[in-house]
Amino acid sequence: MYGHMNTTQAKARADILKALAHPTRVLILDALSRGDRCVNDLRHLASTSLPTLSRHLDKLKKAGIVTERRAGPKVIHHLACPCILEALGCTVDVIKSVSKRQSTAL
Amino acid sequence: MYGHMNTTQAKARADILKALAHPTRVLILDALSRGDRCVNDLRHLASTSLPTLSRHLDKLKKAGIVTERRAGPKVIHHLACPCILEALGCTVDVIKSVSKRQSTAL
DNA sequence: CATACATTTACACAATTGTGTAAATATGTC
DNA sequence: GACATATTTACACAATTGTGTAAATGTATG
Repeated sequence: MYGHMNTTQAKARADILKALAHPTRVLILDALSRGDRCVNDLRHLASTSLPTLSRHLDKLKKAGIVTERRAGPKVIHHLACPCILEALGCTVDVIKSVSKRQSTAL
Repeated sequence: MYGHMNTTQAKARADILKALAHPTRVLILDALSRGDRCVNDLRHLASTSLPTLSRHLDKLKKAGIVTERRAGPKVIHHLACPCILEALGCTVDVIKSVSKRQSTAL
């Protein structure tokens, strides 16, 4: 189904996954899936400082998952790769699969 | 499209994504997608020691993505959640999306 | 240009993650 | 049980990631 993967490809893919792999960034992506937002709008998403939130957004931007545009003094963030939501949905499948296995285990 | 997510859900999802977010683990999952393997079979996948490889597999097991069974002295690993391959495929979409954007930018 | 608002970056440090070598554990065979 | 093979765990340490406070930067407006 999948051909052999080389080290370079694996690193590139892992870099994308790393960008997703943080609770705050998961929350950010969930929020952005419902509409574009500036940092301040995301302020109450997690109990973190504004600079930290800004750096999380920066990671998502550097990974190419999120893009930004300026609107006056505000910087509006946009989910450039909605396909990311599939990966997020996939994690739910794993969680379900695990709890199913645990309840099946006698 | 997606409802608001709470902190607990976000952490659980991020934990799955963290388990995927390493080049060696991406290579392991790619290999397991083509069939069950013991640690030794995966030895030449990446330039890492056997203990390191074993620990990467352990992470995948703890996340519930991979399961194991014993076959004599060997421990055979199995991709318990093939849906993970969708998440892996999604990373390719991001990479393509980024290079497309870069070539479009004038 | 002084001020206010929005956001990012610098700095210092805590926490987590990844790693190899060596030792320990597990399984089957003689 | 001694031995060979397969795998994991212990230990010590390097590297990366995440964080808040404070300072700096960017943008409009009087």
